[in-house]
Amino acid sequence: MSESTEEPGPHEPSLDEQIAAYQREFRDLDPQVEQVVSALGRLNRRMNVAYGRQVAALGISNAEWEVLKTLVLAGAPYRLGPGELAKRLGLTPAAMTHRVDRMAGEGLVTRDRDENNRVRVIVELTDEGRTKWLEAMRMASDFEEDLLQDLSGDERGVLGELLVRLLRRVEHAQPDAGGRLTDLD
Amino acid sequence: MSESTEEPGPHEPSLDEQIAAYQREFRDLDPQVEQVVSALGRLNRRMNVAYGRQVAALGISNAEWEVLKTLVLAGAPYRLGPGELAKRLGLTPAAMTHRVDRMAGEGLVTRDRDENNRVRVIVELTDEGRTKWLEAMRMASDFEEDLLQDLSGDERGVLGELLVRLLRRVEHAQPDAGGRLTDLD
DNA sequence: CTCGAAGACTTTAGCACTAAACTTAGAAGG
DNA sequence: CCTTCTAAGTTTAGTGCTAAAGTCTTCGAG
Repeated sequence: MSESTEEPGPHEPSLDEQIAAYQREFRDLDPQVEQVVSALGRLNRRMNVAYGRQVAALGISNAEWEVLKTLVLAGAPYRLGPGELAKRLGLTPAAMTHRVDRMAGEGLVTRDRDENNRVRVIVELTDEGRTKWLEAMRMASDFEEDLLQDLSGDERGVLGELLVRLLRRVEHAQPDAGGRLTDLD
Repeated sequence: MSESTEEPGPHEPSLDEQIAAYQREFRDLDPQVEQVVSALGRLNRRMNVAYGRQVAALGISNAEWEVLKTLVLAGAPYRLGPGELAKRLGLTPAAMTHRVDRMAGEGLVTRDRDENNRVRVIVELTDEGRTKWLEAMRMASDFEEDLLQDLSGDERGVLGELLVRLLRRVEHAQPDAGGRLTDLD
């Protein structure tokens, strides 16, 4: 199989190759915009893989870690209903029913009926769940520190500020005349 | 339901509230790092929702759009094997078998055995698939332009450059002595 | 007081994914 | 040749998700 006519085998394009390829196929593309957007996408995919590996070492899935984070964010006493959890994580309530089942079985949370309103259910973080969250948080924060290692303090500040401005644009998209960012939620 | 003892109902924390909450629960957190990382995460989630709605208007799913993009990136004649597609999209080959089935049924791609090596399968973009890609690309690029609207040209450049540096760190993570970024792939 | 309606979950059916076993074509060696 | 090995896809079993229907509590109107 050493023929010279053999295909060399395709290779995964680098970011620069990707932008160049899109420009060949689609003339109207602004390379500066594309660089920002493509880098964001790639970065996030890599980071999610990395987070997944880290929390797997603690015996929990990325999905479970998201629930732990959401409960901690709610603040003491670390309680939320399944519906609220589902809304914040972008899932259907049905999916959350099963996720909470699993996590309750693993002792990460408890699930109880609200005595004041028996239609509601309260999902509450256990001490074990809180400990898992803390361990995951330590690993994540070490990883994130590594990720930003090459950036100076000023650069980190600038990056954070620019990202926050993009986020504001996407989170408070108001109905401007011809705006296309009006229907994100 | 107008009792003053009634819970006001929890609300989704803003980015600043989120960082403040994490700092209360985890003293070692660097707020500058957390701002960058959390903004990245939120931004990407919002963007994926937005992309999903846009391509849905064209009658394709986000998953199918990813395949179209990957084939276009490969360049003319827009061919790749299912295994290669799976690798680039971070899926198992099994998942790609079914995805290609669907897309071939919809006329977006063709699937044929390679005559030179009958173990291989060639997935090739159809004209209809290429047209769908172009329509999706136009919508995406309008959206992305809107997203970056508030940033000046210089700011876009700075942002792109900083993101590329993060990406480099995560993509070419080499085995440094105590580095934790060594096992990403 | 009773009925109807709404809200908050749960259940069911179906789809997309992963992991692992299986199939088949080409490559390598005796 | 004929066997074995490897590579590329497909198939199977099981998991987690969505959409839609179902259940149960609470609220409001007659």
